[in-house]
Amino acid sequence: MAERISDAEHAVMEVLWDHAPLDAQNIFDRLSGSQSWTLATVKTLLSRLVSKDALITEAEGRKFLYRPAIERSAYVSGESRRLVDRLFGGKLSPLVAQFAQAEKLSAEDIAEIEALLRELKK
Amino acid sequence: MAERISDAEHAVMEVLWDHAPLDAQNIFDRLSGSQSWTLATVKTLLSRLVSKDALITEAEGRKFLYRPAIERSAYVSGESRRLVDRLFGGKLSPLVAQFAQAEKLSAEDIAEIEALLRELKK
DNA sequence: GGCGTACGATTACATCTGTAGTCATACGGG
DNA sequence: CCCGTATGACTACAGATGTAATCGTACGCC
Repeated sequence: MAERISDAEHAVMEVLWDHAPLDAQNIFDRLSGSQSWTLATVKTLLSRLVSKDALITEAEGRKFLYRPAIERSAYVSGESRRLVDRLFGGKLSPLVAQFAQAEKLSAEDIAEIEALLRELKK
Repeated sequence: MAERISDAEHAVMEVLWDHAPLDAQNIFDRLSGSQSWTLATVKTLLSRLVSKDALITEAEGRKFLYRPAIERSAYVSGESRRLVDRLFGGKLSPLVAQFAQAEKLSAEDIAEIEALLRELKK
């Protein structure tokens, strides 16, 4: 339960969150734009994700279709919280401050976030 | 050049960002509140950090004083960017949205961020 | 019906990480 | 001057990770 997902495994998850279920070959194809893994590598990652209970399989003929067993939002939420806890004492505003200072938020970025917050206060 | 710092190593860095330079024993003492590592473990982490060029040493008698070789802000900035790139397409606002939705930002949080943004627009 | 082939399963292996024990040695106390 | 001891260096080792080759096998084509 909730084993940690590594970076490489995460790339596989993204493919499946984007479109599932898919078989291994298909996942491999969709990854080949961004990664230069062999099919064997992708299969290893798939197995590991299955044993971590991050993916579930269903048989389709003699192959498997893979499907996420956890929501992307849950993963994203966990990872975000980890970072914010580790680096910003659990508070979001210092992160925003950090970005503001180091990354030069664009006017649109600022507007978007303000709109979000306005929405929240209602 | 910018080797990646592991979680355990990061805990050591935090101590030194908080107060440097310190010798190994001192770092160990300061960590013993949060971690239950032995002195040996801390020393291993220190060595690894030195070989990753994340710490520099200066001899003090027959021991070393350790001091960060990279700024906390640089580290924090790199890690934040990594996360935002990996999970939010490089944009900050979806992260804020994620927190808003999953974490129930408090009124103060919202006010703080708004203040920040107001400041930025000037 | 035998054979190549497409699959998942198994095995491989170097590196990194977490966690620690042991070794060599220089220093300070007696 | 010798010895315990503190200290960094070196060694250890299991598990995770990145990356992949190989194995056993069931299927479909000839």
